[in-house]
Amino acid sequence: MLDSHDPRQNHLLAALPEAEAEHVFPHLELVPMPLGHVLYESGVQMRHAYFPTTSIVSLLYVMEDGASAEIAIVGNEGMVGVSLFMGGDTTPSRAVVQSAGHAYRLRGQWVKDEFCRAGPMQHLLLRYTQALLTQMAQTAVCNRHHTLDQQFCRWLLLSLDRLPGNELVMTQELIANMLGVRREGVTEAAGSVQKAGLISYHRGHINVLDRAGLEARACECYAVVKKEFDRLLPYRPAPGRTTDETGAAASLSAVHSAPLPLRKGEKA
Amino acid sequence: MLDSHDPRQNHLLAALPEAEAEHVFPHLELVPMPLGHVLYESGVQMRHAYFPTTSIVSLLYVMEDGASAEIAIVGNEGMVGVSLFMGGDTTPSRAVVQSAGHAYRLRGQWVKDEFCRAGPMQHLLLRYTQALLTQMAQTAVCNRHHTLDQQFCRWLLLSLDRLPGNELVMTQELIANMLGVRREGVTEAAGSVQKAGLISYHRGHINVLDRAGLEARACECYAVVKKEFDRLLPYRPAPGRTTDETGAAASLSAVHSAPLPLRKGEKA
DNA sequence: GTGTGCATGTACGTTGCCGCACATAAGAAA
DNA sequence: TTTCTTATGTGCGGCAACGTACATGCACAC
Repeated sequence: MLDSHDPRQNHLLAALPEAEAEHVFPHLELVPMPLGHVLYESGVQMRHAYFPTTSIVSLLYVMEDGASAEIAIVGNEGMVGVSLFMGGDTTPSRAVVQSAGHAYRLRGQWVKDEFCRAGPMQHLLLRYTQALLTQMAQTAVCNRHHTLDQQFCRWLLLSLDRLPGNELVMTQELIANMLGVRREGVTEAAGSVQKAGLISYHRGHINVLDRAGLEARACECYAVVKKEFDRLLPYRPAPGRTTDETGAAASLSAVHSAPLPLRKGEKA
Repeated sequence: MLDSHDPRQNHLLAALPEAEAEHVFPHLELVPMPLGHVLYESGVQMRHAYFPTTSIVSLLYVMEDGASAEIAIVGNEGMVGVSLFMGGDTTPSRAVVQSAGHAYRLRGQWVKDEFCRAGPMQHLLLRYTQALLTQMAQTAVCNRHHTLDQQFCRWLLLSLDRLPGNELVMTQELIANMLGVRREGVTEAAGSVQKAGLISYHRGHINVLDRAGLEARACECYAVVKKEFDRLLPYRPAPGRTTDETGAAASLSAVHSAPLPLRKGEKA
């Protein structure tokens, strides 16, 4: 496992043009993200925005009776703390580290100031926020219509997309909390998916054996969210470069106001 | 039924400071919103942003198999078409008029330009978008954990809050489509709520008799969303005035007090 | 080794909603 | 009036997930 860290492991940060990156990166602080760590609590002013690199954060809502449900999932493709620049400062949800790793963070005030400069960073963050909107919307739809089995696959894929490698360290109990279902339900779904040969599950370690199979088993929600993220934030990793100074080959072309491709809609 | 219309019937528009309003209002176009009218389709470029005054619009996702689920509901407190200024131009959802009435609309390009001016309008729209995020998140939670009966009450209250008066014109079939459940399920829930004396339901006309009772019967989701909207967009109707021309006493104080520095431009 | 804790698997009755098939009832149209 | 359409009410079998209780099994500490 590499010990080297680079802000560009986060897709949003990697998407900044060189000039902007030089402006932003010095303010980044690398922080460890231990499992279960709460980045912010419902209704509490948040101090930092987090850009995960090797960690995953869940945004979840905890009800009065203690039951919970995941609202969105944030990994190396995004950031935690959009309400900082959206103007609300807080949200009614909680952000919890769901998979340990690292993240870069920025002071809240700095994010606000940077956002107000109305540069590439602003466009980027807004686009990301819209992608987040889509993810939340699809979560609502999925919760309404799809079986636990499908949701389990969707969740697995979403998590996998936000981490390097194809192993997840995750107990069934945790997954159940995220999905807002019983632990036994996850046991059953996981067992069934394992029996189908798509994953191997061993005491908190999930290995994905057949990604295509998972995608086929998941509901359409996964594809919709992924497609929308790709459309809004077309990440293109810099070939052959990681931490050097040569520039911004990794970029979101769209940030520079290129017109977006229109997806054709379903017919009315 | 009044024939007089005023942009300030929409809370967002009413919240604009006078100078801004003078700039924006001339570009508004009053349009009728017939029941079932589709404002935009999934994945299709939207041409206008809509600010409902006496109508309600549902954002809903329609699945491949035709099943649907409401993602959010927009009435006189908000606008339809946030993706215009968020940068995506389209969303994977559909916007349908759920309760007939009127709305003001702005050309899409005009909204973008106005947003980029980084004035009060921008702050307002961002705050509204965050409120929308909360609504979607809570919809997801509600879909996961709460009974149809609770969701029915929540939905009724959300709709009621977004319309003048306390009557809803809405068939059970339509409600079922919004909630993503069977029509019979709505029949049962509505019957039960009516038996409790909270509403009177008569062939598509719902009259709310006991609002407090409804709130008690609804799940916490309604309160959470309402609270968050009030916090982010504290609407204060002008005392003693409604649709006349005398001015802008209705305002969102928060818009004026935004402490954020508004520099623009700087380096590419 | 042996114990202890945590992760996972299994079973069973219950519930909330679904899918389907009708039965009414209230307007609108003839 | 009668007929037709739309809106609502009802009944029943089925199923996915729930709540509960308990059993197994791995891993690490001692």
